[in-house]
Amino acid sequence: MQNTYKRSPGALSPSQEHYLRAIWRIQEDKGYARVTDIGNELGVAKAAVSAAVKGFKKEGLVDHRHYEQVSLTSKGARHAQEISSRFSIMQTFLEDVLGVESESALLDACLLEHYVSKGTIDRLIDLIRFFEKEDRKGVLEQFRDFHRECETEDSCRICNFHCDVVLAPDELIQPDLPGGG
Amino acid sequence: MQNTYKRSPGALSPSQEHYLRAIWRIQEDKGYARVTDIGNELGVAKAAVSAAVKGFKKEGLVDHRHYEQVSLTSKGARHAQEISSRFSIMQTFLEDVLGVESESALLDACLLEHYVSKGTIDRLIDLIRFFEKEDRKGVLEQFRDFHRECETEDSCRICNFHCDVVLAPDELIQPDLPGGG
DNA sequence: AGAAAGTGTTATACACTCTTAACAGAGTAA
DNA sequence: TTACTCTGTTAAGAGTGTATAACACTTTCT
Repeated sequence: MQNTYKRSPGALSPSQEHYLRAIWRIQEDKGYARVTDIGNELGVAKAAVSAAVKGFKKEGLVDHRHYEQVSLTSKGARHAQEISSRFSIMQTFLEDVLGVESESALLDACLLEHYVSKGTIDRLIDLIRFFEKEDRKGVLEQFRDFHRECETEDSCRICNFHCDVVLAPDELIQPDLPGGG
Repeated sequence: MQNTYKRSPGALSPSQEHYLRAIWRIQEDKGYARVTDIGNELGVAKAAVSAAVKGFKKEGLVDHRHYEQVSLTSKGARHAQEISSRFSIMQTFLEDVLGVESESALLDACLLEHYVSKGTIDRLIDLIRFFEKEDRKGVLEQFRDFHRECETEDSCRICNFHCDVVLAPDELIQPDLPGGG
């Protein structure tokens, strides 16, 4: 029933989205990006950046001449902007609605951003806005209390249906397998 | 600042998680899984399954002898169970809280399940439970109304801060690039 | 100009996941 | 037993994304 993920042809890969977002961010900072900047930002080797940029150029997402700086075309910029806002919506949702701690929210958003559909993003925005309204702040407060309550219960009485399975030993979340071959 | 995702050594890859979840599901149905069943379930060739199973065997996640059926070890079953519940929590959240249409929720959950951290899952469970409580049903109803309202507005007055960017032309979501080479 | 340092590219290799095609084992029907 | 069919494995190769190392270009310093 649930098939393995197959990106629609022409869509950007998660890796490519990261590159574009990095270029966008650097460009915002200093007007243009260099291969080294991008590599540092993402923690990958220059060679990898070089290869990625080559692909982007072919797709018309960046302007780039050999040994020179990289800059987004308007098409590239539109993509980058879209990716960036998907990211920041995810981050805002995690932090402001769910109450996930800031650093975790950032990391999670960075992983999740690539896989959220338009429809879901749409609804996440609404949920953020919904809770942002003055008369709803109380509800969000209630949720925070609810969460704390649930968290401090040893037996997790409130939500034990799922907790049995999910909040089980840590080993389940960070499996103790030796490196994958 | 945000680095490319690097799976912690020994953690399962999204692909592996899909295999384990498939085996789990098939095993639940008929007691054991065969390579062909798994391939059909995930829409991949038998050869790919065979290779994956080999890896799982090496890690002690499945029992399997040449040309025979595959079954999860207790360690494999624990992993599979954890993955399955992560999946179903994601799905429940998307469908029951956000109100994403059932089929989309399933697809999204299938992609997102691999990247949600324990802490976030924890909070998603709480949010689901929170809205499940009788005295909170009204709030969820309000959210549904809020969403519909927002959706039908041409100018998206309520949430125009993000909508400018995110609910822009479809091209941004399904880029019109020629196939990636 | 010449040397040194910094930046970008290419070549090569590896890991992972998948495909197709050919082959091997097991079960079944004649 | 033989032949057919189903199931599983192996081999070879493609695509993506990465790394390291060597090389090319550019800039800066003297």
